Amino acid sequence: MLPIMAVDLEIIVNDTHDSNKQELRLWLRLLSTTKLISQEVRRRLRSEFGATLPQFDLLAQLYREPEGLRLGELSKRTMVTNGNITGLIERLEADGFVRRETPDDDRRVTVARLTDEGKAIFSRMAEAHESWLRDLMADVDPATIRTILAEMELLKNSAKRHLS
Amino acid sequence: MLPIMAVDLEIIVNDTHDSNKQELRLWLRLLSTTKLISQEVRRRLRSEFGATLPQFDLLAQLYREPEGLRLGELSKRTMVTNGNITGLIERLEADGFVRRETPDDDRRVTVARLTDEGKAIFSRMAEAHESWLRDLMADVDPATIRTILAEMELLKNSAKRHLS
DNA sequence: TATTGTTATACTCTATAACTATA
DNA sequence: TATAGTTATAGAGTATAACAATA
Repeated sequence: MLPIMAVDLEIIVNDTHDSNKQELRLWLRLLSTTKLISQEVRRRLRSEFGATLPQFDLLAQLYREPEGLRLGELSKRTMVTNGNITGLIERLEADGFVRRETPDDDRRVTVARLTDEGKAIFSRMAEAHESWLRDLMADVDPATIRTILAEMELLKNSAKRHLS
Repeated sequence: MLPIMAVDLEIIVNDTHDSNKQELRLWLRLLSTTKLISQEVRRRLRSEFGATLPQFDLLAQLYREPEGLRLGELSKRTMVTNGNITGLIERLEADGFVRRETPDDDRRVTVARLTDEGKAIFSRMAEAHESWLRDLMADVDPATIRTILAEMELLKNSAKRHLS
């Protein structure tokens, strides 16, 4: 059973009403919202496709690159370390969704690409995924969704800059 | 090394320019933003405090409940299953941050509460946490942060309702 | 019988570092 | 020497289900 009555972690910092801790509050709300949704999405990915979220993420990157991607590039895009990409790819390869190849011009490189089966599966996964999210966000009007979308980009870019 | 040049998963669904897949796009952006920030936060929690994010979350819940919380309640608030709460608490108890007690009026129940050491540690963790987030969100103006905060609540409530 | 936690299990993810092959 | 991946390792998180103690 999913414990969906979760109380917000953010309330701790909400106690001081004059707080200038908006950043922390936003982060905690972001975290709990994402956790709430991602538990549901992961549960459905697993039960309907036997897949995990990192696997979905990786497949999605490959789906839009018919020529495939080097593992190093995949690592950057999925924010998964090089060493762990190997394990992820191996599981997906064992399932028959991904194939690895080494180009002749540089034998150090490994390029991963989707198999036909991988493309077919991912296509179904993406479609299901989309309908789950439409459902979960049904009470938020489209204009607000677009607004948050734009604002999240600002936030993400700020975080990126302050990591570098 | 952290791969911070992550490209958005969302671009897949951005290909169809007339898309009505705003919900999925928002979800993917939410996910990648949260992942970006949480990798950094987890890294610092670990290096500076030897703690994980789920541990931080659990400690935070206890911090605001001087009388402690039943494990079942902790499970709901942290969105961690009962069985896994046991393991989390055991690690925190071994560190000396948490104590478990069984009330006499109902011997089935276990109440967890922070030790004095746990309170002291969490207080430092929360303060550091706050400054990390202030830093990461430095480029987003306070008004926008408050706006997103409010909008995230709408989103979270929508998700909650459509899970029940 | 229902509730509260615990135990057991299996798998995946995460982070770090050492290592191999190739350039 | 530098780069691209792989291997190894250790520790946690996650989900499920069976189980024990108590009500």
